[in-house]
Amino acid sequence: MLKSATNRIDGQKHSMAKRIEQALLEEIGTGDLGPGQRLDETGLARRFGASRTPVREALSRLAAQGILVQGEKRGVFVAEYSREELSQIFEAMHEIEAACARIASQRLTLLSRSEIEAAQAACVAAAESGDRPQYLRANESFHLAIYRATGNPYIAEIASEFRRRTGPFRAKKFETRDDLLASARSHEELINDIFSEDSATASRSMRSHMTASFLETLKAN
Amino acid sequence: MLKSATNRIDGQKHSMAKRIEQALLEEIGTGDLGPGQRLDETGLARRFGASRTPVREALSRLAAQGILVQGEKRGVFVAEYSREELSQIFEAMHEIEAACARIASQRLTLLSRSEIEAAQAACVAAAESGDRPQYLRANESFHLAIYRATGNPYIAEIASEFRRRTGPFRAKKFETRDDLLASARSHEELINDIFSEDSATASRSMRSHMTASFLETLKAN
DNA sequence: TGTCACAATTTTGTATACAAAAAGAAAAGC
DNA sequence: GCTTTTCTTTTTGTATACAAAATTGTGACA
Repeated sequence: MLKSATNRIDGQKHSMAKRIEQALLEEIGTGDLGPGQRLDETGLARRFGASRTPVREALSRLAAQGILVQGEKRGVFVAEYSREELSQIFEAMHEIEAACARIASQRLTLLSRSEIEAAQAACVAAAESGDRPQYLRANESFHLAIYRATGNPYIAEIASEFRRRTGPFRAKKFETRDDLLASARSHEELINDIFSEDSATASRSMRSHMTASFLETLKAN
Repeated sequence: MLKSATNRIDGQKHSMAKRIEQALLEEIGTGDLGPGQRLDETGLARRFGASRTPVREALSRLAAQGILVQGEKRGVFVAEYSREELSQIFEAMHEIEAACARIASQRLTLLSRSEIEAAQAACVAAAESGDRPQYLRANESFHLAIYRATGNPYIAEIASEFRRRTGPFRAKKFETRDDLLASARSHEELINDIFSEDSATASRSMRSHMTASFLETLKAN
């Protein structure tokens, strides 16, 4: 086994630990790793061709962000939430997202407008071709673009964190091509309301978007 | 050196890594470890009588929470923010804390009322005796009690996280006994407005509390 | 004096080893 | 049959070793 600190045999720029963290995040985001699934250190180490040390670091960091939970029984698990907990998480997201929409609408620049539009275009394209993984990524970019438009990386980070945490649950509601198209369409309204630069409208619109998203998520879980 | 997984020679219930994390959090919260200060793995390992492994885990988790930053230059540092960044962080806190106050005022129970009152009593006591470290803890408890009163652990966690991040900066504004007394007094208004169970008033009151806190923090840094 | 090269040192990331704890399985008792 | 007890296996937490990278120090040379 290589002992190189930064194993670059496959052209990655990050350390092994960061790469594992990213890879797990991706798999959790797409729902490949579902809620409640157990992650065993040795298995992951073997899978990534690394030792337990970097795996451990990745798991520990993901647990610190609430994406994984450890220690309830034995092992580390993808966080699994009851309906009650899910409802609380969405309430929290509700608040953050509404704040993001409000602030974004107040600080909108030409750049952030075009970023949001570009992300939305990608959403529509992915939805029309029915490419689920691509849509998931595009949808993520769309919301990230709104967060970034606040000009406040700290709020943006919190919002992203909640998005990552709820990823595996939200992922389940995107099954058919129509699900993707419906989601993409619901973005349009939101965009209009944020671009209106009326912060109250923007905030209200995001709240209604989030409520709808929550209800669909509940149905799918 | 002992190889025991859970070194309990000094009657601690947690693993070494968690203990180190807690200890560092405490030192950062009180300002003993100031912003920008470097934390070297080997040194900490020696200090805690452990190896680099658990130190590394603690640092990594604290970094994942944004309390430490790593990799800018060499080493891990207590996060240090410019005025611009501090202002953005406080803007984010502003939103979260206002949401907390609003929700708390809507869901107030007898239990959470009494928890808030008890914490405030401890604040007043510590302020009057001019016990700075004790006041810092009591103040923390006071705000945590408000967060808990939302009944939503996820919002509460985000709010706590911001509180921890800004801890070393806010700590600097508590120097004299009068600082402590002034802070304790400002809690009274806030309590009244939250206990009024009018959510708009509660939210507005928290915003003004946060604005004041921000201005004082800026002055002290 | 400044700057470039290169050697010495420190710091990081990872691998591996191992002991304690926990979980699971098998055996003994009632 | 159902508990309890003891033995085995797995899993965790930590220590230690080591190589690659980064930093610092040092001296040659212009």
